[in-house]
Parts: sequence; structure tokens; C-alpha cells
Amino acid sequence: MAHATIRDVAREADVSVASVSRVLNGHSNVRPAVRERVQAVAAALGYVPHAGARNLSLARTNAIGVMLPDLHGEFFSETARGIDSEASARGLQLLLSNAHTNPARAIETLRTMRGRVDGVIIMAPDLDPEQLFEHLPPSLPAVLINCPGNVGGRAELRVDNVAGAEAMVDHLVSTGRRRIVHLSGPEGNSEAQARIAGYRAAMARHGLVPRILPGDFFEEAGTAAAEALLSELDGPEAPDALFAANDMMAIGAMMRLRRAGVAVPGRIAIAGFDDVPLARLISPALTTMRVGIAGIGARAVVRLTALIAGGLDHAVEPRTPELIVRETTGPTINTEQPAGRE
Amino acid sequence: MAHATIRDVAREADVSVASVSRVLNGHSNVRPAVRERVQAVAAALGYVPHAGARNLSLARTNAIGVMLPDLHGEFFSETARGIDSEASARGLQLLLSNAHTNPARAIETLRTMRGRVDGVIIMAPDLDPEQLFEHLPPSLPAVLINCPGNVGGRAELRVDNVAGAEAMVDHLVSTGRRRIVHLSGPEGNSEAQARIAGYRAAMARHGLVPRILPGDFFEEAGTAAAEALLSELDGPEAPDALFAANDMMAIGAMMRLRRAGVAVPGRIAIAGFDDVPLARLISPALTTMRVGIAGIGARAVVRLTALIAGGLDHAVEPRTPELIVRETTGPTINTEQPAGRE
DNA sequence: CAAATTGATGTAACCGGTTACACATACAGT
DNA sequence: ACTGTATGTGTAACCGGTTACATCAATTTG
Repeated sequence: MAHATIRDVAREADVSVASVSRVLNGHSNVRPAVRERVQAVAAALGYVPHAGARNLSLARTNAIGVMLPDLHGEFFSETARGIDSEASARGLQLLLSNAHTNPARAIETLRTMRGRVDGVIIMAPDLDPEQLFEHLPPSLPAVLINCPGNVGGRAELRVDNVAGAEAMVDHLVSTGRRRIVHLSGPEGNSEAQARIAGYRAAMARHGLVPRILPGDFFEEAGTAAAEALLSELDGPEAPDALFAANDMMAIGAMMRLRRAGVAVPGRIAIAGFDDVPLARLISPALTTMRVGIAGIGARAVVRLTALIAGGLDHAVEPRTPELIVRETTGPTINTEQPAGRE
Repeated sequence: MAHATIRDVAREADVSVASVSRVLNGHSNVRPAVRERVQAVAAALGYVPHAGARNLSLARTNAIGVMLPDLHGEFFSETARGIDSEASARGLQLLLSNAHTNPARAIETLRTMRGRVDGVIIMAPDLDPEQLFEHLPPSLPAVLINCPGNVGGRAELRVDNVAGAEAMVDHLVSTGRRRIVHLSGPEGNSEAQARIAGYRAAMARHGLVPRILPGDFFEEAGTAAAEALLSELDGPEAPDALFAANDMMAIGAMMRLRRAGVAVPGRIAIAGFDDVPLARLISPALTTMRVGIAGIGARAVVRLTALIAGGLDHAVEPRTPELIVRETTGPTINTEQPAGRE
């Protein structure tokens, strides 16, 4: 009592499978009488075409594979949303997999996608690019997002994290901050590394001494960092700004500081990176670098579609983050009173 | 110069396709010499098995289809995260589609999944269940989430939205509020309807008069509702609580009220529904009903896996939302000063 | 030493669609 | 009448894997 196949329909309607196929795909060269009979039988049998078989035969799936870094929080959600909105507008389905930092699993996943998707979008800043490219079938259309080791001339979208971090440091300096601490992302992550590099460069340019706390992009790291800084806040060398490598850590830090009664931005400024939707909703609203996460996802789909259609695309398309100044880097004040509550 | 196939490998290694297949799938009955030769040739040719063909042959895809409502923001992301975490722990891939409210598209999507997934998880509160079930192939394992018209004895997870809304009204009443306005979800949405029903029932039980503003689950609806209420806040009949049908609308309303200098919860209490991660991060933190979004997604995967393995499951599993009291329903005060800034 | 058993390998059918090509019929043109 | 063309339909090969079964060589057993 399994599913009906096209041959069942053909037998029941007393025609050949070719005719059934033609009817189902709306080809014109079928006699109306046959068409109706086939449709009636298909409906009666509850026939639903087997998409997998169809894909194999057509060598076309109308699906794209998406490989994203570990799926917590808003960063993932925004990327997925951007990809999804563009993909479903084009009638494409998404085969989703998150890259568990574990390279072997990631590569395995990529292989599993062969023959099930028409192309892939890969964002895997944690992964060793060498390994990745070695196992990426050369004929599989792919658009990469922030893959620093992209040597094979693959289509790519690359956020300029170095320039972004520099811009943020410049902004903090312009508001009078000097003791700017950077809370970094995880060590193996190329974006985190680039943001560190930008931070270092800008600090050096301003003649300031860098100080980096290790983080991992999760809210808890921000909480921990804030906790570590609390004891120093009354000292002579008190940091006057915390620049987190992403928004979630910045938010974690803010929550902790608020709980300790430390005024932000009065006593210490806070800045993030990414501009997740949440950043403008919290209070005080977070100053951050907008990378246009959803837009990147959507753009990747557009380029991938062109690639699948047979186009050539070896470009590394740069995306420059934009500084979004909100409340957390406002003026320094002495009182504990939170600022900007208009 | 397309992809190498298993026959290419077989020819090159001078063995049969059966042997290649055996080597690649780790069967034991292959002579070591042959095994090595096949592996060498496969590597040299950059052979990657065609997963689609494999799926067809095995009648097994190790993928599950997921159909979610067209929701932006955190609700979608949380559901996806819950499903993904459980799915990838089991080595399953996700074929994602969002249900565009458009029933025809939704059904089309569902058909497209036949033969590409081993089962489906469907959350489509906007969809007419009749149509949905008519086109859902009966032999396709499926777990539904909040599908009120589930008559076919399908496995389902159902949040008790009525009880949840009642509990929230009870809570608001217990804090002394009487003029409680409900900001509802979209009309065609069954969850929104259930929350309205719960609100109505509880209001009646307390002898209070209900008042419902139409919304659509988006932040902007909350902003608009707050705007509409602003003019009434000084009047004699000023509402003292706004109970939004989801968190995003509650947040939208809060943002607007804050901008107008209205103290929350001093002048008016705000409550949401869902407990998205954001709810505890904003300030003042949002009182809401926790439905455990991610947990529902994960649970759906567990049940679907059992179903795919051949189990029977006709249960409608109830999930009772939990009241999470935070700051937005704290004590009423007269001053404009925001409360709870410890 | 023949017979029986074991193990490795190849052949070909199958999964469920699509479609090139062959074929049959109808209808036009001269 | 005899081609020539258009149209509808069926046959069978194909997409790229898996695997039941047959085959054959090597080893064990009586």
C-alpha cells in the first residue's frame, strides 16, 4: 500500500508512462480525452510524483544547499532569513546544514549534498579552507561567504572585517575613549581574527595600547568579560570602552554591567559588531557595525542562481560594514543615571 | 568534464560497479587489494557519490522536510534552531520551506518534498487544514505543530494557547489591572484565534470587559497599537495593561511607549506571548508566556524519527505554556521614573 | 581426489521518473 | 492515387546508484 508510481497510473489509465508524464508536465501534445483520463486516474490513486526520481532524471533539483556556522542566535536567523526570502521567491528549496566546527562532519555534509542540490552557499569561518576546497567538487556551483582562503577563484562575498573594526575604534576614539578593550571571537574563526587585526591596526595608529580578552561570540563570554572588568572600573587604569567582536557578547556584557549598576555609556562605552535586529531594541541601544546579514544571504542566492544557470563568476565581492552609532557609545558622564532616556 | 560516476570508477579500477559500491559503503567482503585500488581511483577521479541516486535506490534520504510559517524574527529562528539541533544530532538534513500563507504554494511545496525527505514537520497555523490534509500523502510520516483541524489522527504537538492566554490575564488581574487590552494576531491564524478565546474567557470570568485591537504578529503592529492608545492614557478609562498576542508586538508597543515617555510598567503593563530569547534582554524585561519554541521543534524531530522508523503515533501531545513574570508587569506607580533599574 | 563449503566478484534488474526515437494514423497537396 | 507532413502515442534507454543472484576460484572436509 505504498505510493503509486507513474507506471501504476499508466496501467490504470491504459496509456504509456510517456503519456502520463506528458500530461503531468503540461505538454501540449496529448489528446484531451487522454489528458482527462490520466488526470482522473492520478487523482483517484492519490498519485504524487516522486521528486527524487524526477531530480535524478532531469539532473536538476531546484534546491540549494546551505552550510552555516553553528546555529545560535540572531546571526544565524538573519542569514537564513535573507537566503530564504530570495530562494523562495525563485521557487528554490533549501537544504540546510550547520557546520559543527568539526571539519570531518562538514566535509561529509558537503558530499551528501552532491546530487541533491544544484549549488551551495557556504559560510564556514571556523573551517580550514584547504580541507574545504579539496573536497568541494569542482563542478558544483558554489558561493562562499567570508572564506579567507578562497584560492580557487570561487564566487565569494567577503565582509571587510578589518576595515569595520578599524572604523569602530576610530569612532570610539572620536568620542574621547582611550582605554579600549577588545573582546574577541573564537580563535579558529577567521572573521574574529580579522576583527582583531583591524582593532590592533587602529589602536596602533592612534598610539593606544591594545588589550584583548578572549571570547567565543556567545552572550556568556560577554557576561564573563564584564565581570572581569568590574574590579578595574574604579582603578586609575579603568577601561573606558569595550568593543566586542559581535553583538551578542556586547549585549551579555551590558546586561552584567547594568546589574552591577555601572552606567553605559556613562562609565564605559560598549560597541558590538553585526547589527543584529536586537541591537536597536535593547536599551540603551547598541552601537555596532552593520554588515547587512540578511542582504548578504540574499545576494548569495542571486549569484548562485546565475552560476547554476551556467554563468561564470569568480569575483570576490567586498562588503564594507557601516558604522551605526546608537546610545551605548554616547557621551561620558559621571553620574550613575542612565543617559538618553528621553 | 562533468562528475565521475560509479561506472567511471569501476572501469578505471577494472572492477565491477558492485565492488566499487561495496568498497564505498564499507562492506567487508572485498579483497584488500581491490579495496585499495578502488579507493585510489575514486580519490584520483575526485569521485563524490550522487546522493540523489543513492536516495532513490535506497528509498531513504536521511532528510526531513520542514514547513514553517512565514515568520520573521525570533520565532522562526528559534523553531529552526530546535529542529536543527535535534536533526543534526541524528545526522539528518533539513529541507526547509516557509509556508507563504498561500495555500496553493504550500501544497505544491509539500508535493515537491515527496521522495526527497523521509518525513515532514509542518507548522502552518495560517493554512486551511482541510486542504492541507487532502494533499498530504497518507504514507508520508508527518508531525504537525499546532494544526487545529488535525482530524486524520496525525502525530501532533499542540500548544494550549487558550490556557496560556487565560493565565496571562489572570496574572495581570492579580497585579491589579482591570482595563486589559488585547492586541491580537492575524485573523486567519489559528493560534491567534485561540489566544483571543483565552483572553475573552478569562476577562469574562473576572467580570471585565474585553477590548481587542487587530494585529498581525509584527513589531509594527505593536507600534501602531501603542500609538492608538497614547491619546487615551490620560483619560478616565485609560487602559492599564496591553496584552499582545506575541512578543514582537509587545516589544514594538514598548518601544513606542518609551519614546512617548510613558512608564512601563508604571502607567501601563505590557505582556507578550512566546518568550523569544529577546524578551529577557530588553529593558524592562518582558513578562510573557513561555511556549518553549526550540523544545517543540526538537521534540517534533524525535517523534518524526520514531515514525520514520516504522512506529505508530497518533497522539496529540499537549504543551502548556508557562507564565514568565518579568519587569513589564511589575507594580503600578505614578512617577514617570522607569522602575527596576537596580 | 571428489564433493562441499566459503568468499570474492560480476551481471543485470531495479528504484521512479524523463524523453529520443520509432511508429501509426489522419489529413493536406499535387 | 501517392507522397509529405503533422500529430499523438508507445518502446526502451537513461539518470547513478544498490543488491539479489549467479558464477567461479580457493579452501575445507570426508
